[in-house]
Amino acid sequence: MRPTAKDLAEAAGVSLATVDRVLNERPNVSPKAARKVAEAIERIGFVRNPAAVALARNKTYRFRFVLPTSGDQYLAELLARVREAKEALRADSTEVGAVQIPMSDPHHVAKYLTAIDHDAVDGVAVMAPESPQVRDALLRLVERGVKVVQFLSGQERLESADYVGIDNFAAGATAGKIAGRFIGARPGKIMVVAETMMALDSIQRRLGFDSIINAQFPHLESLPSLETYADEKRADLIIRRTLQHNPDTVAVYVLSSEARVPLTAVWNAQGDRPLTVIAHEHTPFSAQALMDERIDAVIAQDPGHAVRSALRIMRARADHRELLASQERIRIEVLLKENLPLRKTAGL
Amino acid sequence: MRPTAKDLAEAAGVSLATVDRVLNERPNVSPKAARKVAEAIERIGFVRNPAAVALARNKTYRFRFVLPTSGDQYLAELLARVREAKEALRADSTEVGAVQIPMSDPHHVAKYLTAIDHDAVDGVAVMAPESPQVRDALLRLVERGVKVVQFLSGQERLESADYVGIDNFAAGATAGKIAGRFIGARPGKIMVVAETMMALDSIQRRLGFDSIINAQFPHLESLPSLETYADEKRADLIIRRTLQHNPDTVAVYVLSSEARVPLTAVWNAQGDRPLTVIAHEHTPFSAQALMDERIDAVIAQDPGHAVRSALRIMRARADHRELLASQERIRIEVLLKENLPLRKTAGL
DNA sequence: CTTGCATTGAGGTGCGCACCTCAATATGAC
DNA sequence: GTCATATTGAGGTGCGCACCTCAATGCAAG
Repeated sequence: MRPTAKDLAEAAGVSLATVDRVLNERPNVSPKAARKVAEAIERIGFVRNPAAVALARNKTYRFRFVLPTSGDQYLAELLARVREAKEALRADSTEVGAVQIPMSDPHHVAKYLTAIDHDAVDGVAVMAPESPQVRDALLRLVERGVKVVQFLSGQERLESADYVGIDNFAAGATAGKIAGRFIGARPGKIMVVAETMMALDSIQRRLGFDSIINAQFPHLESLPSLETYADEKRADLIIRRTLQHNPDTVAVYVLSSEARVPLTAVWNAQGDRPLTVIAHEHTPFSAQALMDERIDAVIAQDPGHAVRSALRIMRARADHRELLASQERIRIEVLLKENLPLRKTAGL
Repeated sequence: MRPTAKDLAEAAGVSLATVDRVLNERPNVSPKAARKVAEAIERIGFVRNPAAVALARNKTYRFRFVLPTSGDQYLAELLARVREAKEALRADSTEVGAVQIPMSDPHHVAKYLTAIDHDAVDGVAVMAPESPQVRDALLRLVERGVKVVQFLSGQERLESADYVGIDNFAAGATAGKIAGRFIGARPGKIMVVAETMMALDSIQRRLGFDSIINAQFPHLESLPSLETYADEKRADLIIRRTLQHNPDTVAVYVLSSEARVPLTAVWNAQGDRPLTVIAHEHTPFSAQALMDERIDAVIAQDPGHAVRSALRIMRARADHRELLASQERIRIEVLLKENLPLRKTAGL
């Protein structure tokens, strides 16, 4: 039989009360007693029964995702995955919520984060652009005991928070490698489009992309980044103009997670010139375009995995538990028409 | 507060005992009572507290991985991930074991599976080649109430068991697409190497690979499969001969999960001819070769994910629970030098 | 009507732990 | 030595459920 706390007390030569004090880090424990218990834990291989702990604590965990209001299909996908997790975790006394707030004004974001009550929320996963205000607000949240996850966002990594998401430099490099090798020997220019280059992740992807193109594909030249500001008209205009000015364009790389607007503009202005197209994120749009062979490859990070990982991390932190690092690493996926995961509605 | 079984009994207008009978599918419940409880569950949103269930049942789950004895680095990686999961699940009253048995004789495998005691093991994840004997043994296991997972193996899928692993046709197709596009316009031949073509997964990968090469890259020709039988000398010989006979070879595709032997042979015989190289599975060997740019791309399925998924599935089946299908789908990963996950030894 | 069986309810026990109180003892400062 | 404080032990309660027993009721066949 698996040893219980009672067995542990016996093995350590102390009372159950002292074992409880040690296990739950309560005050008034002598170093000697603590040592005796720690030694006995090792010796008899005691492991707390998480089910019993959960039942006895009878605590409800409350985690919240803070996401942007704007956004197109990828954000919708993310919200769907949050809802899915919310449903799945209902049984585990875990309340999962999501709020969307405008990210344009850092002060507003910071204000929202600051208003979060430490004993109304156990953990927050924040997807917000880098800014000193947000950064400070996150640090203060951590100090108040709220577990913070920097979620899929190009923020400078905080020491005291966890990060869930990919390495955007590597993602850009991967896009660069795929682009370079798919284009082949044909020399020419690569059009790079982003919603905005104000975001740290866009910058990192661009740097990664250029590092590969410059080092390994000298016959290719990546053009200055075009910024659409998520505006269809503007996208149409600048993309059309860029294609006109650069008739030797051989590829398009869309940095942002929403590729619908820029790529629609590209296809409108493309004429019959063959283009290798690389985009980010698996959305209904990008999936369909892969199937239609209008996008050649998609660099993606699985939003479902990201959501679950953020929740696992917040839960583990709340319980002062360790977690399996390898499970929490978000992979940089390369999606082609051939390995596109089909979304099934039916069960397993 | 979250409703408990007591609340449910009240809402349904029955006793706790009847609620218990319904929830645990015990006999002697009238259809009327069952209906009343089911209705009340919906109405008050009752969800069983899994922690309380686990504690009250106080059951230990025993799951076993049945793996081949032979195998090189990928198998070692798989075993390491099983050990990791074993350690992680120790807290959850779940005993994870792994056994390695020779897979060459189907009768022996079947005999081993048949000998598995239904009340010594709750679930088995089997990685074994397709054979009628094994197939029958698995079916009998299912009938005896043991949950069965067909694990990373090219078996015909059983209706009554779960499958964990990738679609090997799609994996081959992905390899074909990457190969074709990486090679570019240069016409030539592709050498295809496998440990054996007796395995269903090798056949499926080959079919997927050829389907893409034939349809989309008519200037390329994939050569008949070479079988190494995991024999270094034999591999060296047949690969050297094939390269001599086909000086216009432009690429190598290694179908099997162990690429070390065939690729070492290729590199010995390659001379200075440039080859695009595609292999399967992320191993220390393939990772190093990617870094050294001696392999261009690796098609992989994450063994850690596969192990965890198999365990989640067996656990859910044992509890008659539903599970999140999207989490259990194993992705066909495309690994390049640029998006290679670095294995960190430190925690998160 | 009686017999037999199916159904239901009441109640108890235990799973392993967290959390609490109160009394008893140890340890230190003075 | 005395006092204050730190440490320890004993014991109880409850978390939500599974599983068990036993008595009570219902219902149908004969």
